[in-house]
Amino acid sequence: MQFQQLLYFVTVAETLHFTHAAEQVHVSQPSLSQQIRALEKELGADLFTRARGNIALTDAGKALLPLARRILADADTARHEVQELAQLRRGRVRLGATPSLCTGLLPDVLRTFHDLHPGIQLLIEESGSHDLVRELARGALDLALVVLPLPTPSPALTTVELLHEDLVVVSAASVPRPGRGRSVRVADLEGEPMVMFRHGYDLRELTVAACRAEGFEPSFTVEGGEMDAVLGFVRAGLGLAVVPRMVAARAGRDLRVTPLARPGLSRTIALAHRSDVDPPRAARELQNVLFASRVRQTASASSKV
Amino acid sequence: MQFQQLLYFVTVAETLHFTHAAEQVHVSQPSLSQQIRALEKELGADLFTRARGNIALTDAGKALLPLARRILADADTARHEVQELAQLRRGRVRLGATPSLCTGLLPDVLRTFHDLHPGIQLLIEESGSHDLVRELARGALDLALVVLPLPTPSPALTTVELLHEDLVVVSAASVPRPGRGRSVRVADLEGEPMVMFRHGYDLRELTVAACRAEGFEPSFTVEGGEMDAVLGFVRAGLGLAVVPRMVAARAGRDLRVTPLARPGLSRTIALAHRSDVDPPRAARELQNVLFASRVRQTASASSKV
DNA sequence: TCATGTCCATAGGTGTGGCCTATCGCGGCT
DNA sequence: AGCCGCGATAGGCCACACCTATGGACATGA
Repeated sequence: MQFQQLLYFVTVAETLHFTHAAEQVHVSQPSLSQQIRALEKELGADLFTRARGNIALTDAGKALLPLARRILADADTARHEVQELAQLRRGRVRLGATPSLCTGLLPDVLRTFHDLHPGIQLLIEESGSHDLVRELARGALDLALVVLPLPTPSPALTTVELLHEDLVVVSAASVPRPGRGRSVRVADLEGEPMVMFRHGYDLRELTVAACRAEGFEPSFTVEGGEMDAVLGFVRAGLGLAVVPRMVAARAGRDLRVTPLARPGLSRTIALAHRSDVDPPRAARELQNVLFASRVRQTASASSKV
Repeated sequence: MQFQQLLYFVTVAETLHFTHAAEQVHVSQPSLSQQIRALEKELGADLFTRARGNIALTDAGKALLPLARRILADADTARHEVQELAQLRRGRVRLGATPSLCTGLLPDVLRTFHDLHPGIQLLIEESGSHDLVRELARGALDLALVVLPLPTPSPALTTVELLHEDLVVVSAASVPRPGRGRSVRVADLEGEPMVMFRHGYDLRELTVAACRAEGFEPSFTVEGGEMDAVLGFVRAGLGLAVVPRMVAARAGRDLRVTPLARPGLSRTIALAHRSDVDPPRAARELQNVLFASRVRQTASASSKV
C-alpha cells in the first residue's frame, strides 16, 4: 500500500472516471489503472466495478474510502506540523535566567525574538543559577542564562560566555554621592548603609565576597528583597546597592549611578544548555538573537562609560 | 513520504537505536538510515538528534510520532477491513424472494449460507415478483428469486434459471383425496372448493390461468391469505390449494399431498440481478450456494416422485 | 452497417530509487 | 593502544512506477 495508490483510489472514487482522475493527479491513465490494480491485488479485493461507462465502488471500496481519506489527511497534517515547527512558525523555548538578567538583558532580547518569531511561545523561569542548572540537567529548560562560574559545574552542561557585565553602585539622588569624585572603590563602601538582595542572588554572594576581600563586612540596613524591591529601597534613601550596569541604566533618573573605580567589579554572563542533546530549533534561534544582541549591548555599554 | 519511512521512523523512535530498529523491520541499517534521512529531507526538518549513543527525538520528531502511528494504524485497519469483506467474514446480502420461495426454498439455503459465512448479514425482502424487480433495478436489492416469466422484463436485469418446481395439490388429511387414484388432473379441480392466496402471489395467477385453460373458473371458499394462512385453511378442511412441492413437503403430516397428473403444472424459479454491475462478493457467494442447493433440491424432489 | 469516438486494459521500454554489501569515521571501552 | 559499537557513506543491482502506443469493448450517428 502506498500513498499515491490511495490518492489515485480516492480520486477515482470521487470522479468515477479513470481518465479524468488520471488527469487530476497528473499521471497517465495506464499508470493510474495499473496502480489501482496493484492496490486491489495487494488488498485481495476489487475496489471498483468497471462496467463500461459505469464505474462504481464495491463494498470493499466503500469500506476503504473513508480510511484512505483519513490517511491522506493525516499525512498532510504531518507535513504541515513538522514544517511549521521547522520554520519557527510554532514552538516554544523554555529559558531560565537569573532575576537580574530578567530585569536587565531579557526585555529587549525577548522583544526582538518575539517580533522575529511571533508564533514561538516563550516560557521564562526566574531563579538563581543553582536552580537553573538543576532544571537544565533535568531537561525542564532548553537554555539558561547563568552567571559564571557555575555554582555546580558539570560536564553535562555546556556554557558559552555571552558578555561581561560591569557592576555599579546605585544610590538615591537625594543623598550625597558615595566615594570620591565620579567613582567609588569597594573599600569606600565600608560602613556605608547598603540594601541587599535575598539569598540566592548571585549578586549577593559576589558583593559580599568583594567586601570581604577588602577586609570588611558590609552592613545591611535592609536585606532580603527581589530586584525591584531593592531598587525601591535605594530610591527611598535606605542605602546603596551594587547592581549590574544594565539594570542601573533602566532604573530611572531618581537613582544615581556611580561606577566602581578600577579594577571594579564585573560578572560573566553565559548561556548554558545540555551537552548531550542539541537545543531545539527555536532555542537555537533564541541563542542567535542573544549573541546578536551582545554586540549592541557591549557597544552601548562602552559608549556610556 | 512513504509508509515504510514512517514505519522506520516509528521504530527508531521506539528503540532509539538505528541498528536495532533496522533488525526489527528487517532491512539493513544503511537502508533505514537512508530512509530516515530522506524523510527528514522531504519534511525539511531533522527528526532525531544523533549524538553518539544518545538518539533522541527533536520537536519535529515528537510532533510527527503520533501522526505516524495513526497513519500506520489506519493502513492496517484498511487492510483488515477490506480483507474481511473479501473473505466474507463481514458484509451483507439483500435478497428479495417471493413468499412461496421464502417458505419453501430459502430456509435450508440460508441456513447453509449462514453456517458457511456467519459474519454476513442476510436481509430478506418478501414481495411479489413485480415489486422485487423494481427494488432490484433501484439498487435496493442485490439479488432476487423470482418466478419466470418476469411480469416486467427489462434488459437492465439478468435472470438465470435456477430450477423448475412442480406444483402439487394439498388437502386436509381428514377429507377424501381429490381426483382419481394417486394423482389429480387440473380438470378434476373444477367445482372443488379451493383456498386461494391474495393478489400478488405468482401462484394465484398461475393456478387461475391453468383452470381457465381447462375451460372452467376455480371456486374459492377463502381467498386473500398469505402462505401460512392458506395452508392453515387447507388443514382446517376449508378446501384444497395448489402449492409448490417444496412448500408442501414442509407443511407437515396432517396435509395430504397429491401430485398433478402429466403434464402437470410447474414454474421456473430464476435468480435475478442487475445487468450493469456485478453483485457484491457476498451476493455472488449466495448465488453459488443457491446453485449448489439446486442439485440437492432436484435430486430429493425426483426421489420423492 | 460501418465509421467514429470514448474509455479502460495491456504491452513494452526506460529511469528512478530503495535495497544490498562493504567500508569509513568517530567515540567509548578494556 | 587497540578493539568494538554504531551511524554515515559509497557503489552496484534490480524492482517497479512511469511513460507511449495500442488493443478491445461498447455506444453513437451517418
